[in-house]
Amino acid sequence: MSDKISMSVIRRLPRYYRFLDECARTGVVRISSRELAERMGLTASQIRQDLNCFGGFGQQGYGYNVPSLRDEIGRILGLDRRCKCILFGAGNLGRAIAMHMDFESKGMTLVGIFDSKEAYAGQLVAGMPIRPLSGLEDFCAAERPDVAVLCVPREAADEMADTLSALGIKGVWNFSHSDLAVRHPELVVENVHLGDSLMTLCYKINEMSAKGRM
Amino acid sequence: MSDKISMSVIRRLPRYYRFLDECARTGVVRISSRELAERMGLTASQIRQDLNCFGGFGQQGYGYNVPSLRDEIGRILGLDRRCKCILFGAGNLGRAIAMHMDFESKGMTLVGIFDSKEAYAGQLVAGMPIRPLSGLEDFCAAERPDVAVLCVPREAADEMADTLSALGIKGVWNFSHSDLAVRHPELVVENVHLGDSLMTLCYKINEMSAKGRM
DNA sequence: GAAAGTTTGTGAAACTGTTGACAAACGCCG
DNA sequence: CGGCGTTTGTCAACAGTTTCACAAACTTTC
Repeated sequence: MSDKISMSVIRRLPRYYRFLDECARTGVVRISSRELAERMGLTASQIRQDLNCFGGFGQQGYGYNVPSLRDEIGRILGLDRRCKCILFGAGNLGRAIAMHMDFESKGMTLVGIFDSKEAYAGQLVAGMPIRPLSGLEDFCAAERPDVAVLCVPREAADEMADTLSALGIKGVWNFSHSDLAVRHPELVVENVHLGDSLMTLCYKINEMSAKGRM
Repeated sequence: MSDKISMSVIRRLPRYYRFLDECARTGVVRISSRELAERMGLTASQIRQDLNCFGGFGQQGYGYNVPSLRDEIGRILGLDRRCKCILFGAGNLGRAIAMHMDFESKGMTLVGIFDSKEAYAGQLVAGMPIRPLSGLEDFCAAERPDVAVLCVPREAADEMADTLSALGIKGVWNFSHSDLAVRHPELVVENVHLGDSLMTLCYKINEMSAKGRM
């Protein structure tokens, strides 16, 4: 059990969680690090090392209990606490995320959707009315959200970040092309740069083709 | 200049590219690794190290030429080649990606949208008709797409992977919850697990709050 | 209930990635 | 056109991550 957990370990936890949840659903109650490793394409060593950062959840000669390990990882990630989110930007992406993403199973609750476009105001998305930005301050005073989901253009995101921290927002799930973390060290930022991911795929494809030609 | 480039380097390239493109747009023609580092929240050393994997693009006493460095990185990523994509799943997320994502600027061209739901067939998304799966084989024979974007449920993704490689697909941009890479080593897979990203944010928020209480 | 077979937890070794330091090369100014 | 200041490319040191190896602890079987 270590005191300082590295981000590389944390980033693997959601995948373990997903996998164990899937196993638990299909009735598996027991799994060894070796089997888990095989099925996830990792080494058994790494899994044991990762889990041991948080304590000994396994038992020698037996392995790990699937549902209880899943729940432990869920607790480590904080999925059992509730954290309130508000979403900005009710364009295609914002709507898709509001409707598609299961916030509840990830420790979050979506409590409001905002868009600067007045024409959207009142439209229902995921059973929630789109609100105009004019109501943001009062809303935050009443609901005290912790996290903002940013599905807005870069310029809007840059402007918004100051407002958000002033309103008590602690974290941002950032889909905008802005690199918020550099100018806002006070915010916890998790970036999702889909464009970067697509460019990386482009590289991998071309690299593979290049190998094929050699 | 090295022979084997690591993924950590590759994953930073799209961000350099975005940043340099932004600079170029605002008329900046010259930048030093020190300034780039400051503005991107990295070390100058890392930037120089990264770029030197591919060759000496800079000049001592001067720095880097912004547009030409951007173009070099674009070439390394393969953004100048065209790679054909087909998208599966015209639900909220699939539509958002089809409409929202600028494939062209990332070395890709979206050439077709498919959905198993017959009722969708013919609807226009991003100026393209949604096609039924029955037409997939003929379509691939004619268009020869390289990459599939998977915005379908896990079960559908699992089933689909075999079909796809049989039809000549080399890479997958995977938004489904399936971990395709393990069972399909012949495919180049780039995963986007939004749920994992949200869980990671949940952890960071809770960790920060915990620190605050100490 | 003891022996055989598993499997964890863990410290150390090997590997990978990042940062620091500096010589060599170049731009800029007088 | 020569000297000064700047900045790269690069090698070496450092830090972090992953893998290996094995004793200790448990389960299972007979």
